[in-house]
Amino acid sequence: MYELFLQKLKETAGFDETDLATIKKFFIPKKLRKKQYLLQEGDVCKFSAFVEKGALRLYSLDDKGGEHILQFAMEGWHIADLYSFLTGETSTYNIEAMEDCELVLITKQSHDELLDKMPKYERYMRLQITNAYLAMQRRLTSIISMPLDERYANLNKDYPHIVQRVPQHMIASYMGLTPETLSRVRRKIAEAKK
Amino acid sequence: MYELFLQKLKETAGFDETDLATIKKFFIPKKLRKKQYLLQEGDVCKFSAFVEKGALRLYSLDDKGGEHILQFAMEGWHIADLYSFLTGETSTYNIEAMEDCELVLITKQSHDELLDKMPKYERYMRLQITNAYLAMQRRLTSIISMPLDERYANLNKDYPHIVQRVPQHMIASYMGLTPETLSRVRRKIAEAKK
DNA sequence: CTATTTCATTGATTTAAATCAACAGCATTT
DNA sequence: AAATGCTGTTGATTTAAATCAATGAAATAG
Repeated sequence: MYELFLQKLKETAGFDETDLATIKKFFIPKKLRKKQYLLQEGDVCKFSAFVEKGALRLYSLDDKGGEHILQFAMEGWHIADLYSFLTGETSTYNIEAMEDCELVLITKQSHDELLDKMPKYERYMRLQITNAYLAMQRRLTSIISMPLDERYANLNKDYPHIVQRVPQHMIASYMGLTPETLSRVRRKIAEAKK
Repeated sequence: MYELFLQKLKETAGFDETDLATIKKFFIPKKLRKKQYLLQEGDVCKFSAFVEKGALRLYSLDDKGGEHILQFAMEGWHIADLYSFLTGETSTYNIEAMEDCELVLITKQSHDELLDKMPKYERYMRLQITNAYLAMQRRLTSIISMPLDERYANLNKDYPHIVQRVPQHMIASYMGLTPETLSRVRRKIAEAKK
């Protein structure tokens, strides 16, 4: 239930067996069925989750009930409403399992304790957030500066596993488009290729 | 020339006078005149900069020569093409002084050395990147889920000093809009208010 | 196995934003 | 003071995407 996470700690921040034994105590295993929520709008985000298995999405709802997907998380990724998690303010997001999931959770209190007592954990977290930042920056760049077809092509190049695994209307939502528009973009690309 | 940076290190990560004396050696003061570049497309981003004074922008150019502003940086902020800085790959961005600037720079080598030798520096960096991540997430959320007028209103709320200090066509670029469209959005908001 | 959601595509129409073009106000330079 | 460049606005037109509506295919539940 912890394999992937422990392996990643080893690879990314040089955790040894003693470190792993220590850190394991702070994480809580949790299973989630498809369509269950890890977080609902209006609640405080009490946990940060590492995905051992499955896939989730973080999204907000607009006044008309439209979904806007801000993030996907698959195996090996962390997911939380980081702002709510860190500040304790209520969240405006939802986190929902798109498939049956196995997660390991940590509370804010444990997280803070580890940051203080375990420099390797702080290093791991710094590297994680840096990668998340760089990934989001790429996404933002493509949104403000590239035509739609290129944006979709890039998404396919950077995250083929996501595009394959997730329904298209969710990809559309992630790109800030309607499903119809994405469908037409795909048709255009397919035609151009031939 | 280092005042603001040192003060921020103290406040954010608990640096004491000894720490400050140590860290000062690693940073290089640098002045930049308006319109000078800290980084040009095709070069490697050799420095990460802290802004003591002035204002800069990080932007990319599309095939038609259109500018797309990914980030502003004013006093108290860091700026770099982080990806290029960390990986050593050539950058696709430009960083230009919008006003005369005073910066303090650090090289990748010094940055790595500090991360290894000075836990407080790593803490400071983790907190900085976390804040940058949260800010970008807010921006991305507003892009994919809010109508234009709300997006502009939010920008005004979150960063009034930027909106006031920077020419409107650059705000438009930052929002991914043409200057004409932003002008019309502003007119609409002004009319609605009355 | 059948019923029912969920999902993707396509067409017609409306709406929003980009583009093209002109102009006026400032600031800076010389 | 004349000239130049930068800036923001407005109008007319084109273009891109959203919306509205219908359909068919695939997946899932009963």
